[in-house]
This record gives sequence, C-alpha cells and structure tokens, in this order.
Amino acid sequence: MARQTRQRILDTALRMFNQQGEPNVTTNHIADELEISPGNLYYHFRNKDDIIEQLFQRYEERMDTALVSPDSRLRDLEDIWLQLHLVFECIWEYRFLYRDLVDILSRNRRLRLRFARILKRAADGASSGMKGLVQAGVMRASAAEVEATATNILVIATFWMNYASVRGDKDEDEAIRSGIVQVMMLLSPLLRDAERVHLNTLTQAYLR
Amino acid sequence: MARQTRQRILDTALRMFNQQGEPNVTTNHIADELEISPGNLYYHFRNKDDIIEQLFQRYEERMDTALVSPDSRLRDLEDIWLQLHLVFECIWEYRFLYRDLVDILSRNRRLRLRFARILKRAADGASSGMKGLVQAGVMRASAAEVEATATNILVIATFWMNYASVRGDKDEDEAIRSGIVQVMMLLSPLLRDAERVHLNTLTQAYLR
DNA sequence: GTCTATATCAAGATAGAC
DNA sequence: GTCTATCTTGATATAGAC
Repeated sequence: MARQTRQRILDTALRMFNQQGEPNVTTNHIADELEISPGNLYYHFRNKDDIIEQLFQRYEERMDTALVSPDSRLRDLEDIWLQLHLVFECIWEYRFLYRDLVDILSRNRRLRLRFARILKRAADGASSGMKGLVQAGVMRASAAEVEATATNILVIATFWMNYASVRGDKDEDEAIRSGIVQVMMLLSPLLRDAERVHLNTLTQAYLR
Repeated sequence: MARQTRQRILDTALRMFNQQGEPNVTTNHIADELEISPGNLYYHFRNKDDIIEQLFQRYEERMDTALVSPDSRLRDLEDIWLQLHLVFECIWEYRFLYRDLVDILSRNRRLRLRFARILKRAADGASSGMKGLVQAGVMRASAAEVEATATNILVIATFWMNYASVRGDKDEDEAIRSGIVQVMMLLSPLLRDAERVHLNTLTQAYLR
C-alpha cells in the first residue's frame, strides 16, 4: 500500500527528527528504522527536504487550528490558558522545526514565507486578545506595552522548548507546563490586582 | 608566524559562521577564504570542533565581563540599559552560537556545561537586580514574578537574534536595539507608574 | 609553518531489476 | 511499490614533501 508506506515514512521521520534533531537524521537512517530500502524511500519522496515540507504542511494545519481564537465572545484568562495548551502541544509535536528553525528556514524560501505567516497570525491574535482584556478592564497596558508583550509571547513560545532543552529539562509534560506558566507570568504584571494575585496562585499550583 | 595564522583562522571562521551559519561553513571553506591550504588549517586546529571551542572561549570571557554587575552600588534603569547593551553586543558578535545553539551544544558536553554556567550567572544577575529594584520601591513584583521574569529575560536575550532573523530583520544596529527594547518592555509593567511612563517614552524614542 | 596529494567516510540520490 | 547496487559529491582529516 503506497499510502501506508508514505505515511509511515512521515511518522517515523517526525519521531526521529524530534528525538535526534533533523541535522542528525539522514534519509538512510529513516529507511533503516523502517526496515525499507533507501530506494523505496526515494520512490515516495523527491528528497529529504520534501519530507520536511510535508511535515511542515501537517504542522501548519495544526497550528492554524490552534490559533483560531473563539473571537466572537469575550476572552478571559481561562481561554488563554487553554489556547496556550493547544499551541505548546503543537510546538512540542513538531519541535524539530523549532530546534533548528533558522537553519531549516534558511534552506527553503517557501517554508520561510509560510512560517512568517504563522508568526503574523499569532502576533495579531495575541495583540487583539490583550486589547480585549484591556477594554474589559482586566488588564492595564499602553499600546506599546501590548505590542511588545505580544512579541515577547511569540519569542517565548517559539523558543521555550529550546531553552528547556539547553537547561537540560527532559520531561515533555513539564516542558509544556513550564512554557505555559512563563507566558502567563508575562501577562501577570499587566493584570488588575485581583486577577494578578489569582494568577500567581494558579501558576504555583499548576507547576507541582 | 604561527600565532598570526591561528588568530586569522579564528577571526575568519567567526565571520563566516556568523554570516552563513556554522553548519554551512566547512574547514575547507575557511581555508579557501584565507587562501591557505586545508592541511595548514589542520596544523593549527585538531578539527572543526576545536575551532568552535576556541571561539566559545573568547565568547565566554566576553560574556563573563558583560555579566559582571557593578553590584556594590544600587542599580537603576540606566545601569540595566547599559548592561543589556554589553550583553546584546556580545551575543551579536557570536550569534552563530545562538543560531544553532541546541545542535552545537548537543555535540559537545563541555560547551553544554559552560553555557549552562553562563545562563545560571545571568539568571542570578537578573534576579538580584530586580530584587534590588523591588527593595528600592521602584518595582513591584511577587517572588514568583521576579523568578519568571528573570527567566523570560534570558529566553528573550538568548533567542532574540534568531527571532529577528526569522522575521527578516537584517540590520545589526536595529536588531540589537529592538532586543534591548523588548527586554525593557518586559520590565515596564512591573515598575512604579512614574518610571513605567518614563520607560515607555524612552523606548519609543530609542527605536526611531 | 605550509603545501600537495590523498584517504576515508557518510550523505544524498538514481538506475534498473524484480 | 520495493529492492539491490551504485554513483556523486562534499566534508573531515592525515601523510609526507618542502
């Protein structure tokens, strides 16, 4: 079954990329792991970059879903927490992309553009979400602070897994949870006192 | 002159690594650029990793200097601004390390430990600096907020150049200045109102 | 200290049989 | 659709002459 082999290659490549880092996994390694021949792999994919591009496609669809905000209704901290979960889980699942982000994007113009689009969407979402909180009176922030904080959220989200890995954190669950907490604590000082104290309590409890 | 060639190799390697990314620069490329033979290069360095390690040595010394805080006297926002300059300039000068940080550290245990040490020092510095501001009454933050913010500062500083490069920023000066602003804006919401407004004005002016 | 020449090896990729 | 065999290329590294 062609379909099946193609999917198995993608699944295995993703797993190996995530575990060992994309630069350290060759097409032969992937074929070996699957116990198929290199030739077979190249029947299904033009080259290694083709595999990466298909995985990026999957990633992009999932991230697009995670970034859709329930925009009609007013957002509260609970919603943000939930959305961060979706985003961080997606990043974790495709963390090989983030591990060598600059290098991977530098080799492929299309992916560069598509990743920039995702970043743009995320930034817009973060900004408008915060503006909603400001208007609701839950948050107090200047326009410049909203913009800067939105950017900082993106940087933290984009590189948190790398930071965790450099620090030596290994556990998936812990890495995701601490990432969410870092972003929430970025928002904390902007909140009204009641919410600010509440959030501090929540995050402490969440990390145990 | 042995000394001179050795230094020229390091200088050229650093320049090429920064421009093209360490994975894309081979020992032969470096030798070519210098118009020396590959054999000559290998007379001066055991291997490519040896070159990277020597560059890391330079980087580490410079970063250690930048992280020394003028700890005896009380620190104000001006001091922080200045120190951020030193840190970001150092990061810019050795940005190849940060571009492929996870991959480079994953190949070399020694560098991993040394980089972790630097992170630790930076985190301690950021924490104690903020605690000083809190005690001086300029900043208002819970202990958890201080810790989380210190960590966020590190993540932003560590990966800002990557983020700028993925966004497509090219100019050195702009990348450094926007990085400093991002970190300052991270502190802004924690400040007393007077300083908070003042900082917002300063950062806007700084970005023109 | 530097060069030329070359060895080694691995990664990416293709041809052609089955 | 899959395999075996093989090619090409380029990267790291060394030997030995000068």
